[in-house]
Amino acid sequence: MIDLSGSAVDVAPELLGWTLAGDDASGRIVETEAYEPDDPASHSHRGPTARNRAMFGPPGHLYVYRIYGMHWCANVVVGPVGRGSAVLVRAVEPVAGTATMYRRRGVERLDALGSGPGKLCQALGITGEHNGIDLFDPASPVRLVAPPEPAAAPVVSGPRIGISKAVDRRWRFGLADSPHLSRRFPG
DNA sequence: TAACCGATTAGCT
DNA sequence: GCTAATCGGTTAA
Repeated sequence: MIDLSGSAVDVAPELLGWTLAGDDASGRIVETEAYEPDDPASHSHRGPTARNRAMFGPPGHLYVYRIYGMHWCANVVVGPVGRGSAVLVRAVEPVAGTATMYRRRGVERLDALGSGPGKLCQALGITGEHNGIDLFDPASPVRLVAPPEPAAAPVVSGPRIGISKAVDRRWRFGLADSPHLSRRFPG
């Protein structure tokens, strides 16, 4: 069982291979990013606000926020309650309910279903109404499921995407061989 | 109360 | 590679 009480930087690579499951579609996590409270790029950096309050809640819960006025992004809250650490799920590989994912996304390419934080939320039907839910409660509409075995695939890391602060921290992690990454890893 | 701007995506050059 | 779309939370005054 994964230890969600660790730091986001430690947990982010460990979440690779886990399944993010909605009620009618699910995907295997192939890319994540870590966000810490002492991190200028993190929403939790300036303390709790109306938007980020889920980040300061219990680990294993979902933090969903709207970005650029049109997309949703999903995070797994980690660390001790009140710390403000979270792992952004940046890409998933479709596992089940692909027909539903194609319909929600309105695209025809398999690798366009979950290859980005906004894309995977749309494909899995994750929205702001799911903010704060328990990802380990079987009754939740969005859940986190452990892989049968630890991922054997090689993990790569690199700078996080789309941020303007703390750009030097290599807190983006991904399964090197996955065709479902949001972008290629440099190097 | 107003202005700013982003953990993005899609479409076009 | 470049930029429009789009809007509420956050910040500054």
